[in-house]
Amino acid sequence: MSIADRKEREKEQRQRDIIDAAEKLFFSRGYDNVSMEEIAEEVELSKGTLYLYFKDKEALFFAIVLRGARILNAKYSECSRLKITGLNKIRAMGHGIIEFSQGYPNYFRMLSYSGSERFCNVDNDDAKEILELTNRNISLMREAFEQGMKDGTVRDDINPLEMALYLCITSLSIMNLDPRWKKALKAAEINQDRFIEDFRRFIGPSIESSRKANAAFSTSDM
Amino acid sequence: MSIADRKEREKEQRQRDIIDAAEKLFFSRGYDNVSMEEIAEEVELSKGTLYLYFKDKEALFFAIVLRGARILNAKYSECSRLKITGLNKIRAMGHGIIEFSQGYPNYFRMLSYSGSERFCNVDNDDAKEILELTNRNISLMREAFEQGMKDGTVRDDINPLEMALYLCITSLSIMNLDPRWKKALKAAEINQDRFIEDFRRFIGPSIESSRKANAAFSTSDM
DNA sequence: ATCTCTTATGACTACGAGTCATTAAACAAT
DNA sequence: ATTGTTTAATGACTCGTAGTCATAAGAGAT
Repeated sequence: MSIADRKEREKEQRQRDIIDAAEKLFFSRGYDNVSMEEIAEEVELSKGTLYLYFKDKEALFFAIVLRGARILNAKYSECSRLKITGLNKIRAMGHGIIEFSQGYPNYFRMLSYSGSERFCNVDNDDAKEILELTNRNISLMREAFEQGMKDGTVRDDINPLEMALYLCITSLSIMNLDPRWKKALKAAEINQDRFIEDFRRFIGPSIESSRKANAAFSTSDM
Repeated sequence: MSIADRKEREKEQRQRDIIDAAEKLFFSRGYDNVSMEEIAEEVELSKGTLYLYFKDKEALFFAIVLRGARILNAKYSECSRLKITGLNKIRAMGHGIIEFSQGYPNYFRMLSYSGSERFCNVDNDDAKEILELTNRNISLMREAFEQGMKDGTVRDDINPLEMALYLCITSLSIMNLDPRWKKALKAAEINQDRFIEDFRRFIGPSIESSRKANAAFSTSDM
């Protein structure tokens, strides 16, 4: 029994070693510019061996993305457990995404890339788990919106799930700018961290409760 | 002279024919699932000939994306010339993006894809023109924000260029959802057109002027 | 009729993903 | 220890595709 256990552990370690090697190379040179042969060299195995552990290159990629997705989900869960108002939970989650994108920029980039057209056909276990984690994040944010609606800190005229989606999607797109927008920012001499900070100030009024003060200037038909 | 002219015209026509063929195939099956050989067959030329007209597959891709970028820019320009308030220009531009994404979904998709990590290394004349058009769109929207600040229809506590970027980036990301978000929408039984419409209602308060009514509930430290 | 210059061709190279028959190594049984 | 069996690893192989290039075809000039 112990031998089978050890073999199991060794197998998992090999798998981790392969992911580590691939991660190192993908992070530094990008998924499309790294060959399986190079990953094999990095981890000191033959190319064929990689395929004993991963169905194909995409599966290896998604194993890495999954690591990132787990980190992000852990942050969201943390925020959701705080004993604060709904609005503040949402703020905390926003801060969480920023921390993630700055603390793990490569995971963040790959998480975004994994959602691009390039990978729209993939269907493996890790991709399913990533989807699952994504859905859980949305739910956590939806719950924060629902709480905020109850405690009066968040506007209550839009479906909380929709708001959660808006906030997730827009936040991610602001933090993972494509090269064209980055160039535009640079040309305008706007620092990227500053840009992200200002976004919180920009998006605030779309979230916060201000119906009463705002009633005279109804925005419902924008 | 006339002969050289005719040859020039023929050459341009060939180029268009090739772009047409590639477009047809890319639209229906995606850039990564179409080979140069197939494009050559579609346009009834040999593969080698394609390379007389386009440096590589990416250059051909960007020629298609450029078509889309020009259409979108035309829409923005149109909106910018309207004689209406700044806020309404911004609304018109928002509507313009929606029209573009619904009227030319394939150009829209490819325009988004061209900004992904997949193509971050490309550097050809068409890519430069696309960048140029993108910058012009941002400027048009910035001008609308500036006008709106002057005429009092738009909030004036954030840099207009930044606001233009926020609105462009977030709008595009909402309209070109990656598969994971699409699944989440479907699971929640939210229609995608509805989702886009509601976004306008969601984002409104972040744009519209409501400082006076809102002063008691300052949002500046979100 | 011949020459020249442009355009087109398809066989060819290079490269990378993924496969598979073979080998090596670990473990089990005697 | 010896032999057999199962599992893990290998690298040579196939296959598909991007991109090249020597060669051919053809249009226009002389």
